[in-house]
Formats: sequence, structure tokens, C-alpha cells
Amino acid sequence: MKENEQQLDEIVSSFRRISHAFQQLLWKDAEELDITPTQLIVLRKLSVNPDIGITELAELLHLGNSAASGVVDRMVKAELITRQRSEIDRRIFNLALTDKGIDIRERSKQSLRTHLLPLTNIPLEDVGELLRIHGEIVEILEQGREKKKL
Amino acid sequence: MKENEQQLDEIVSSFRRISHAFQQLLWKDAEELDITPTQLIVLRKLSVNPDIGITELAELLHLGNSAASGVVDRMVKAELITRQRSEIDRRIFNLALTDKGIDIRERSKQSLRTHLLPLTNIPLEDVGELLRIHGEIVEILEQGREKKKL
DNA sequence: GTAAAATAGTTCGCATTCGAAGTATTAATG
DNA sequence: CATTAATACTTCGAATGCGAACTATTTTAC
Repeated sequence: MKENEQQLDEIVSSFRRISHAFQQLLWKDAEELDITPTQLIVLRKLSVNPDIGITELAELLHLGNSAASGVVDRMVKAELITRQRSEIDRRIFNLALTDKGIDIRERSKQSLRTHLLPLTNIPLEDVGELLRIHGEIVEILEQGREKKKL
Repeated sequence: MKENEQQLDEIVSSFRRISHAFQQLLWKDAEELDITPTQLIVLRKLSVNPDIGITELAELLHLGNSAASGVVDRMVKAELITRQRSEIDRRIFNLALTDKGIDIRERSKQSLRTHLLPLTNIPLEDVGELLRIHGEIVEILEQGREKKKL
């Protein structure tokens, strides 16, 4: 039983550590572009999925609605994206990149390539394993969450 | 090249997702104890490593100094831990659990066991693989960081 | 067709996290 | 011994993230 707890601790700790390391590196990328890591990801997501609403964006970012709302708000103020009411359903906003947003997104591709390039040294089969095990964990965690809701 | 970028995106996305799922579950645990996930981890770390200072705590949590300082501050106010100047080196604080902190820590063991138990269903060899690949990634990421510093 | 329920966003208060710049204390260097 | 450097920690402003409670709009149901 004690070993169990220690192993769980190791897993949680490992995720904390790696999250931190990722955040640190993404910050370096973002800093050069006068932006934040989260906003960088928003630019990428919007570029791949144009004209989505805030709820959809929140899902893509694995965020709550309120958090996404705040990020969008700051990005609109920074003129990186636009937020326009949908004509069809006036509850929804259509988010789109501005020229400035597109520009930063393009430049971010370069710096991301530079800084994350070392990650391509990870063997392909390890990436597969990683994603598989992560999937396993997420499933378990979200199942636990479902149960709590009932 | 395009596939590379997509794979990196998948990795980053996977980590975001799993961090989120973990946070959600730890919150459930913590909520019942009138505490936050970070504070729960602090209790655990302090319980295993008594009388450490704030810098050491920050390292264990994979946090910056200022963040750790804030967490400790709130926990002292909540009377979960104490912060006493070391007599030997008056720059250092010695952190220790209060009775209340010990109590919550003990109760947290129970609820952690309950909520994280499903995670013990992950095959042992997968846990090993996970930690190994995480180690690989952290090493790559931190190497990139070292380089930037020079 | 109107009342109720569902959906999309916002706002609030709070905790967490960062880096940069500051204070205090100790150690090292001359 | 005094100046300087290093270490431990705090404080600041800003961004991120949460859930709960709110407004506005659309859909569903009676």
C-alpha cells in the first residue's frame, strides 16, 4: 500500500516537472514575440480551426469557459484576434485572427521549430507509447470524474 | 516537416489535457478538506521532508521561489504550517506542519487513496515507460534551456 | 405562443504561477 | 575589518486558471 502511494506521488511529480519544463520553454518562444504561451496556442488553434466560438476554443485548450473568455479578452485588446457576434446565433462569437495575429503566428512557427526541434530526437515509438499511456491515464481520471458527478 | 509540427502539437496538447485532468481530480480531493491541490502537495512534501526551507520546497514542487513564497504565506495564514527563522542561518525559514496540517494530511491520505486508486490499474511496465519517456523529455527540454542561458 | 430549459459568454473572487527588483543575512575576498 | 558577492526570501504587476453566479439568446415543450 505504501509503495502505491509513493508511485502515485512519483507520477504526479513527474507531470508537474514536465509541465514546468514545457512552460519554461514555451515562454522563451513566446517572449520573443511579445506574447504568452497560452496566447501562442490560441493563435495556432484558431489558425487550424477558423471561426470557432469561445466554448469550442476552451475545449481545444482544455480550459474552462471563464478562463478562455479572459484569454480572448486580452488578445482582442492586444489586437491579435477579433471577436464578432455571429449573425445566425447571436449568443456565439466568431473568433478570427487579425493580420497582426497571423504575422505572429507565422513567426512563431520558426521559433517553435527551433526550440522544439530537439524533441524530434525522441524515438517515434516512444512518442507513440507516451500518447498511448497518457490516453490510458486520461480515461481513468475522467472516469473517476464522471462517477463523482452522479 | 509538417508532420513534425503536428506531432509536437499532439505532445503539447496531450500534456495540457492530462495536466487538466489531474488538476480536476486533485481539486475534488482537496475541496473536501477545505484546501487546494498545491497546498495538499506541500503538506505531503513537508511531511516526508521536515524542516526544509522555502527554496528547497520550491524545488520539490518544481516551482519558482516567489510562487512557493506565496503558497507558504497563505498556508501560514490558514494555520496549516509554521514558518520559523532558523537560529543557525537567519536567512532561512524552517517550515513545519501544525497539528491542523498533520490532521488534514492524514485525512488526505484516505481520499487520495480513494480517488487515485483507479490509477493503480495502470500496468507497472507502463508506469515505468511513462517515467522513462518523461525523463527523456525533461532532459531534452532542460538542455534547451541551458543553452539559452549561455 | 409563452414558459421553462438549455446554451454561450461574462464577471467575480480567489489561488497559482512567473520574472524582475527589492531586502536581509551570510560568506568570501581583498 | 570592510567591501563585495552569494544566498534566502518577499513583493510587485501581470497572466492563467477555477467554480459559481449572472445576462442574453435560442430551443423545447406544453
